[in-house]
This record gives sequence, C-alpha cells and structure tokens, in this order.
Amino acid sequence: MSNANRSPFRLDTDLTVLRSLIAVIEEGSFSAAAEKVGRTQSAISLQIAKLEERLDVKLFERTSRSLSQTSEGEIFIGYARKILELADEAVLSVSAPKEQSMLRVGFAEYLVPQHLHIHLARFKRAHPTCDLNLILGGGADLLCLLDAGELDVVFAGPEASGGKQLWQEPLVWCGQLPAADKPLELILMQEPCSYRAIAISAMEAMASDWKISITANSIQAVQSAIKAGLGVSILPASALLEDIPVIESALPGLPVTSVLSYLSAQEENPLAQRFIDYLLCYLEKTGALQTA
Amino acid sequence: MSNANRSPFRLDTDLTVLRSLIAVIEEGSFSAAAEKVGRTQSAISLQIAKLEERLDVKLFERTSRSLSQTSEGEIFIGYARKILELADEAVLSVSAPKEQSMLRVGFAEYLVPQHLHIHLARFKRAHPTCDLNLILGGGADLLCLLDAGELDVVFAGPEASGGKQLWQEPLVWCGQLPAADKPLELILMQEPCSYRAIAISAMEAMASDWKISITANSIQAVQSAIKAGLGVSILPASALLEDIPVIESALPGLPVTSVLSYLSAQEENPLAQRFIDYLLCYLEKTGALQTA
DNA sequence: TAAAAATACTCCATAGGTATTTTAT
DNA sequence: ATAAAATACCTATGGAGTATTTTTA
Repeated sequence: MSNANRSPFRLDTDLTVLRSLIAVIEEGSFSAAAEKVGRTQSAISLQIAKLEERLDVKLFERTSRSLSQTSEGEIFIGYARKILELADEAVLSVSAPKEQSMLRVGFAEYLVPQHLHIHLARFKRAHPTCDLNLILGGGADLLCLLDAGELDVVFAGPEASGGKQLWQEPLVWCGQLPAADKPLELILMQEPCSYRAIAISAMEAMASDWKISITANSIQAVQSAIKAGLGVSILPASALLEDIPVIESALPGLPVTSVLSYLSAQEENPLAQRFIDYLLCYLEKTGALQTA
Repeated sequence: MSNANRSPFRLDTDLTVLRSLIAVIEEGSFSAAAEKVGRTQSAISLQIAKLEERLDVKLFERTSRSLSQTSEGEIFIGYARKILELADEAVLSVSAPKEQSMLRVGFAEYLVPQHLHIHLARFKRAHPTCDLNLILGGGADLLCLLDAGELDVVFAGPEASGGKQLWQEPLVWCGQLPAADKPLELILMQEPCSYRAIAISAMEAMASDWKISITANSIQAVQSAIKAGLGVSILPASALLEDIPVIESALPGLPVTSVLSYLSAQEENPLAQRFIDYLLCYLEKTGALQTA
C-alpha cells in the first residue's frame, strides 16, 4: 500500500533482481538480459521498475532504442556487483573444507590477463585453510608438470587429450598488416604451441607471401611485439589487450579455440574439482565468455 | 523440484532472510528474532530452514532451549552482515545529493565509544561530495557552537530544549563502592553536566555519607578514574567500557536518559536531517539501543 | 516501420500466518 | 511443566508469463 518503507535506508530486494540489473548492463537491453537470466522481458521490466520505485531514483535512461545508465544507476550497480560477489563468496565459504590442504594450479599464460588474480584472491579468501600454489607457463610445460604429479590441475588450450572443455573463445588475427608489396610477418610463440601450428597452416592456405619474423617465449613477449607494430599474430580473444589492433578481414578465417581443465591422473585432489566448478561458475557470470 | 541449483555457488535469497538471520543472532532465539523483524516464529523457522537447505549446511545448533551458531554459521553470518551493510549503503548513496557540500557535526563525548567512526566512515563513503567536520566535546559547549552557527547538528543528552529524541538508554551506577565506614566518593564531569546534577540529587536523597572526590573535564578522564577504582559515577549504558564494573543495587534508582539531535536554528542544512535519519536507522539496526 | 520497453491481465508458486505437535530442560 | 522450535495446513500476495500497446529512431 504505502511506498514509504519504515526504514528509508533499508533495502529488501531479492538478489535475483540485482542479477537481472547486472545482466541489463552487460547485455545492453532488457530483452537480452531477460534471455540471459532465464526470464521474460516483462519480468525484467517489472523488476527494474520496482527497484527504481523503491530507490526513488531512475537507474536507466531508456527509450525503445537506447539504454544508458544514469549516474545514480552507475553508483547503485557498483554496489550490486559487490553484494553479489559477497553472496557468492559466502556460498563458497560455507562449503569449504576445514582441513588444511594444498592446491597446485597451472595456468596457461594467455589466461592471465582475464583478471585471474581476482578469482584467485577470492578463492583463497573463501578457503583460508587452503594453500595455493600457482604456476604460469606454456600449456605443454604445465601438462608435463601435471603428469609428473607436481600440479593438481592445469588450465590450458587444446594441447593434449584428456581435458574437459570449460569454455570456447574465438581466435583472432591482430597486429599490423605490412605494406602491400611486403610479406606478412608473423609473431609466434616458440614450439610447442597449438596456435603456432594453426597460424602456419592458415598461412599455407593463403596465396600471398609470409614469413615468421619473431618467435617469442612468452605471451607477454608476443604482446609487446604486436604492440610495437612488428607484425601480425593470432591470439585468443581473452588475451587481447587494450592497445592491440584486431584485424577484421583480409586474412583466413580461424577456428574457435577452447580452454580446458586437465586433472592429475594420479592423485585426486577434491579442491581441484571445486576450483574448476568455481571458476566455471564465475567466468560464466561475467558474461565475457560463452560456456561450452 | 530439484534442490540442485544450476549454479552451485550462486545465492539467490531475499535480503529479508539475511536480516532475519542477523536478528536470530542478536536476539538469541527464533521467537525473539521474529518479534524484531515483524514476522512470526514459524516464518523465521522456515526462512532459516530454507537457507540452510540451499547452503547445504547447518547454520545453528539448536534445541528448544539453546541456540548457538555452527562454525559455518559464523562464517556465513559475517558475509550476511557485510552484504546488508552494502545494501543499505547503496540506498544511501543513490539518494545522496551531488552538489559539493559540508556537514558540521558535534557529538557529545560519551557517544564516541559506540563505534561512531564506522557510521561516519560509511556516511562519508556514500556522500563523496560531502565534507564532514566532526567536533567532539561536552554537550553544553557543542550547543553553544550550534547557536553560534558553527555546527549544523549536535548529538547530545538532554542538556537543552529543542532537541529531538533519537533513543533512550538507562543511566547506571558504576565503579568501586567504598569500605562500609567510608563515605561514597563520586567521580563527576565538571559543570555544566546534566548527569552531574542527577548524581548529586540522587545522593541527597540517600541517608549515607558521600562527597565529590573527583571532577573531571572529559569523559575519558571519568572513565579512567572509575577504572582506577577511585570511586563511583553514573554513566549512560553506551559509555560503559569493558572493564568498568556496574553497581547493580545498593544505590538509588536512576532515571533513563536519552540522546537527542539538535539542529541549527539559522541555516537549514538538508544533509543534517539526512544524517540524523541515517544514524537513527543504523543504530536501530544494531539492536544495541532501543529507539524512542 | 521495426525493435524494444511498458502495460494489462491472469495465474500460480510460495512466503507467511494460524494452530498444533514435538523436543529438551 | 514450560518455553521454544518444528510441522501441518491454509491463504493471499505478488512475481512471472502471455498478449498487447506504446514509443522512438
């Protein structure tokens, strides 16, 4: 009946409403957000309207064609994100094992830019009894360590069999195309590298001239070379940095690549599966990647 | 139908449920919590049961006579508190004025121990465009500053007329009673102090011998003198510290005192009323004090 | 005119209330 | 014996769906 709550500064909404709100931001429209959270457009519309009424403030400036956040919207959404992060971390925490334990994780280098440190920090916070051991490196090296029993789980591209696919993402051409009469100069990781092979076979299917001008031993080295304008390369979408130009056309199409989790065959570390589930859930939520 | 959520680490509960949870902790029983949040006992019981089912973990160890948190309960409740704080701060933030502004607040000294700094920090965070000016001091001094137009709002005891009561709290005797044949030694704040007058008239109504042995100029000085065992004093309940002994009987009953807000008569600072509303709402939530 | 949000209206799931039973002290 | 939590059962609120209208680029 009365809009006036007894406590003007007390919010009593459902967390699903906050999730819808985030979805609206990330998808850019009510309809798309509805799709994402598994509701109808009218449900989202009502949720947001009710929230705006409760807060007595418009969160979005919207017409039927454009959607943008108001300044209050931006503020509130910041809080909503933090609230949901806490809520999810809370769930993680209460189901955390209490015994002292150790988890040794290997990440293929190009996964690092994905704000991985945030996920790790959160996982660690929710698992105070768990010591984390993080190894970065090339996929092949990491898989060797896994085989040697020195890692519990490895996240990497499709370098070997036995992995469980976590998500897919496109490979893209990026960098600086050469002048018309010059050969295409490739910047690639050193062997063994699955993307290297993909790049080479794509080149071989192409008419024009090309050569490998730089072979680097780390993804950072590749990225710097690209940024320096020294040639073109292929990167998974998530390894693109701000100032790396994407080459939209003029080069052969590339397959979709995927990120997989590889578990140790010998020892069963229950935390490993837990970490996988957690990451999967969280990455899915960011909407940055489509899940398999 | 299925208990298994699609996302194992995603919590989709209503914030009211978290408020009930906190109430259960603070009140120590489901029934009392129900009273506090304005629901029935069975509603609380169901809310908690559902939450426990969702988390797949017991939050309370409970029989019909005793209630205690499990270790998981303690963890989860920590998150619940943080979530609610964020939610309430979010509401505060979106309604915050955007213009640059200044709020000058005076607090009577004995209010300081009440974790006031936390409320101030939060209010400041939610009002980035607002500069806070905080003055501590005796109630009478602060009210002078208010009259002089140098403060926008003062929080103090019933020192003057024109205040709006925010909450009440009991006055209590505390300190060290003297040996049977010695006079009672009073530790009091210097004039003007409303509690000083109350103490003296209480003494006058009593048969036994007494004297004022210490007059201090700050609440900290009074507290130290009490802790040093130098005599007895009266304090509002919220100014009691850990190691100050309360004197339960043997001394005259004391009236209830109250904390009031005093607004500047000259200038209307809209932030002042807002700050009052905010504090009121938040202090109410802690359950530490009963509201007027 | 087309794509998206708002609205109208209906329905049903479920949160909450009442009444009762169970449990532990 | 009593105080509190759990349970059973019922009711009603309000959230979500379907269908439609409105809006604006």
